[in-house]
Amino acid sequence: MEWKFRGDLPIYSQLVEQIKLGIVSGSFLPGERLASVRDMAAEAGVNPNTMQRALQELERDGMVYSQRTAGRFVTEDMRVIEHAKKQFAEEQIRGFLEAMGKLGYSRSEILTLLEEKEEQNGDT
Amino acid sequence: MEWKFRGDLPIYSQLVEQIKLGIVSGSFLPGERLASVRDMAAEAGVNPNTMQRALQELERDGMVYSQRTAGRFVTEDMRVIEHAKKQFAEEQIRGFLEAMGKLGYSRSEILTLLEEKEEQNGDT
Amino acid sequence: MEWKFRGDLPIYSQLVEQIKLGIVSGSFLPGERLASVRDMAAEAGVNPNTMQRALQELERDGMVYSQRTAGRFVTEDMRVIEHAKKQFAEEQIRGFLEAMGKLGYSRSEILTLLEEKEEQNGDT
Amino acid sequence: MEWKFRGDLPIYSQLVEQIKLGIVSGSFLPGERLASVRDMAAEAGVNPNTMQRALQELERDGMVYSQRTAGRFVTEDMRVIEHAKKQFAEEQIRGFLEAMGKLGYSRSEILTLLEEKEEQNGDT
DNA sequence: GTGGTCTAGACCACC
DNA sequence: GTGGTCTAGACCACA
Repeated sequence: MEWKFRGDLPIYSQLVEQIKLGIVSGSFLPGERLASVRDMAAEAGVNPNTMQRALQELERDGMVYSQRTAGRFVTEDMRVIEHAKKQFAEEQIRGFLEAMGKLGYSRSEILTLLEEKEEQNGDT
Repeated sequence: MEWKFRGDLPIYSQLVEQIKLGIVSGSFLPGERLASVRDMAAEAGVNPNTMQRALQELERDGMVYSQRTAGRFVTEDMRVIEHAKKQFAEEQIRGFLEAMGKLGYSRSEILTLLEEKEEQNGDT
Repeated sequence: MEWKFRGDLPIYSQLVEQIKLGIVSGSFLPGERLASVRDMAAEAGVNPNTMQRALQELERDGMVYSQRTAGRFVTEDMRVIEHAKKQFAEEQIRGFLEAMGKLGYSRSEILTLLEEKEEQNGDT
Repeated sequence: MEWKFRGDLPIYSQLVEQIKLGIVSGSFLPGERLASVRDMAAEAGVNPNTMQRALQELERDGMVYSQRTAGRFVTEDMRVIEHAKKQFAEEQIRGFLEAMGKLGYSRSEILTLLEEKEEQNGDT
């Protein structure tokens, strides 16, 4: 995993975003055990407290859960994961449409451009 | 104009991007006179040399041209502007499709999501 | 290498010209490693930044390429070198014909003079 | 007339060269009266003494002559002018062949290139 | 050590 | 005043 931080947002919330993205995109599998806070903090190059706070946030959202002694695990509840995925998608779409709007493209032009791209690359 | 810089790219090339975006999105109109190098540098909070370098790159690309003593002007050649606009759009589309792909959405699902968004907001 | 500068052209572009000439005339061989920016700057008696700028221009033209930590190398692409060589030759010919024209020599007279010179020195 | 000086040669001899070139190329006609030393010096932006020395040199070469009160005149002796012209031509040819030689062109290749140029532009 | 970037401050020609 | 160039000196990532 690549850890990169921008300067305009608190580190801990960027950690939340990136780990959440890792979960919805399958880098972390449902039920998978996460490394220790200390190790994750070291890997990301942040203070353990910061990582701790990020993981608590994720726990609050139900993305991960901790078992007293065994460690921390990715949720197995696919509804939670799907919901987060939709949130990410919404955000992507919103940002994309806004940027294209700034460039002066209408919604229908955008769809046309995407369908052209479609034909070039085929479907998944 | 909002000047913000990320840490992962040279400032001068971020300046190039942002000014170019300003031109293609109509914040700077074709033929419009830009502020002086020194003023733009001060506004962006960078060294005049750095702004100068960015503007020279833009000049190489034909996005702006300079007149010895009168100042610097946005190109009037709409083909250049249109070309840059298309490049920006391409990049947006590429990034968007890549991100959505990572989230596990197929091309047809993406189109469906966009069309739903469409119905909510109407067309331009 | 002899570094000499005229006052009617920016030093960095004279550096570009001279290094390019060195490459096309074989003083720098294809693939050869150049001295470091700092060393070349010291040898030419210019500021490292000025030499840096010249080398960057040469890089844009594909005459040299840089490897992050290993240094800068002359291109191995003979087509690029040949092209630059032809440009130099064109420029020489243009300037020569123009000067001779100013002196009042017709094209055929010029050829005659060159052929006379030929007979004196033989061919290469 | 454009007066430009390089830093590697005494001004007065550059003046000699440029005026001589003006004569052989017809900018100054045979028998034409030259402006006063003072005026020529002012126009060229040099010290009158420097211009004076240049004109004396030209007088020595027979390119100009002075009449006590009437001023200084370009020679009417076409042999002198022709001789200077040939000297200029020789110098041009020498420099041209040397430069092309450095680029790796043989004498016959040079002639070929010139004849190609010929066909493009026609003869004088 | 290498290339690359950035800042600070100066000077120039042009009008 | 404008753009353009040059110098000096600093810092960074990379390996």
